[in-house]
Amino acid sequence: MARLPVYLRALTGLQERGVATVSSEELAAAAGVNSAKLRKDLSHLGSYGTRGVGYEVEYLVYQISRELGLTQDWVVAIIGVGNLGRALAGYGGFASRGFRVAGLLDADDSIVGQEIAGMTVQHIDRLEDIIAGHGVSIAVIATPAGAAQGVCDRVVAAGVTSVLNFAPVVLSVPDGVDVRKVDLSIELQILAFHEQRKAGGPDGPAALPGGDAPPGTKQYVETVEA
Amino acid sequence: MARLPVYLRALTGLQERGVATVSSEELAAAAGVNSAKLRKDLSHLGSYGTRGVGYEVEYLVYQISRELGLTQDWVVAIIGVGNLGRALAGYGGFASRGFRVAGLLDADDSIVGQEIAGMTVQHIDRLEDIIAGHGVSIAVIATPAGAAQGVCDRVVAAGVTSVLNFAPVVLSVPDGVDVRKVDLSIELQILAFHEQRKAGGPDGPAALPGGDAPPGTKQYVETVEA
DNA sequence: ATGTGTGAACTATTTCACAGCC
DNA sequence: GGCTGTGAAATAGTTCACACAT
Repeated sequence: MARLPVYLRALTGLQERGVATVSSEELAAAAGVNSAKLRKDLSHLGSYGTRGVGYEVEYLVYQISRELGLTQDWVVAIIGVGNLGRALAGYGGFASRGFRVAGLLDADDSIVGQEIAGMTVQHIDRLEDIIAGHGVSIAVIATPAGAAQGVCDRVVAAGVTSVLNFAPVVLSVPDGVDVRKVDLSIELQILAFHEQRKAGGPDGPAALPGGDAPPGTKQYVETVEA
Repeated sequence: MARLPVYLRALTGLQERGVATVSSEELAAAAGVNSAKLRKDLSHLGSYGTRGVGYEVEYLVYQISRELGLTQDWVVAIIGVGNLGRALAGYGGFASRGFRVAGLLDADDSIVGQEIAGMTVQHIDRLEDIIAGHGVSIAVIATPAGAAQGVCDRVVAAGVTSVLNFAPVVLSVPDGVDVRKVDLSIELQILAFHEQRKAGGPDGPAALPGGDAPPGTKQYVETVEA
């Protein structure tokens, strides 16, 4: 269930503040969901609460971590060491959740050899070696869009069955391989959509000179790509 | 609808390859959804297809862009110029979709004044000035977790009603303010969950030396094993 | 012929509301 | 008294299947 990581973070936050016990109501508020939904989600993992009392934070953290597979070590490789790859390499949330970065790879010779977040960037030619040698099970693709499918095919051929894709393309993979996509511009687009609605109609703030007029045959290509 | 940006990207991909017309079946395959769902989504925006033929790519691109509010200019500010903020500042997908970055802000004096992606990093003290002066309507928070809620409160007080949050915390905001959260570790956790399932049971590959034994105190060992 | 647009059937998810336990 | 766990009801979302336009 995709909400478990959210609950887990809310719980670790409570844990850090020394809270030993939470009710479904409190935890639901912290996680931003309805309390009945939270109880149903948690009851699906087992009966880990105490009626009249609530849930013991530490115990629940462990049970959710276990359900998510975070009590074991996952080896990841980051392919593409541009700005985003660098950010990911230094991202604390990976190590603290049991994700170990086994390699940073890039095709650019001016980047290969650089030291980033304590690791040396390797050439992409070593992709298959590194995947096999370190037992990588999750590949993080942070390459430009054009290179992503090729890299994806290679990591899948090398045995990786889970891919986290940051490149703005829809990757095609064989059955049995999971792909999750994080697209920064999609999130912004969804916000823009809601923002536009708030503005009270089709005309939002800061309208472009072109306005809403449906353009002639060719004109709107420029509007979109501007 | 949260799938429109995905369709839009699939369409622009087709457009670049010179495709003039698509059927719902083809576009659905490119976007990774069921064709009936795609037709229903598109029919919700209006009747933009031709029976027996399909959809005109260019026209549909324009209509979706319009629906999403991408035919107007959105002004964003990025707060927090660490690795992630830098990656966002240089992210091409923003500019190409009508998002204009009006400011990069950070609290760290060693970062303020640096030139990043053609912009000079400003001190966070200027937050309210920049929001008001440039008409910022979307704030992107890429600060450490501890600073995020404070920054969020400030941008909301300054009039921003849409926030894209990359910090690993659940932000609380007043009614009428939209928050979308991108959490890199959550996506990885979801992949790990599925990967664990694929491995055929509670024991996956590369189990930690400690195995499944819970950390800390003893009391729930029995419950887990029982 | 071909492929959209859409009512209808189906499935999944969310919420309600309360019995049962602490 | 208070809070979990969970059937039942309500709601949302998806897929089917086909009438109808081109």
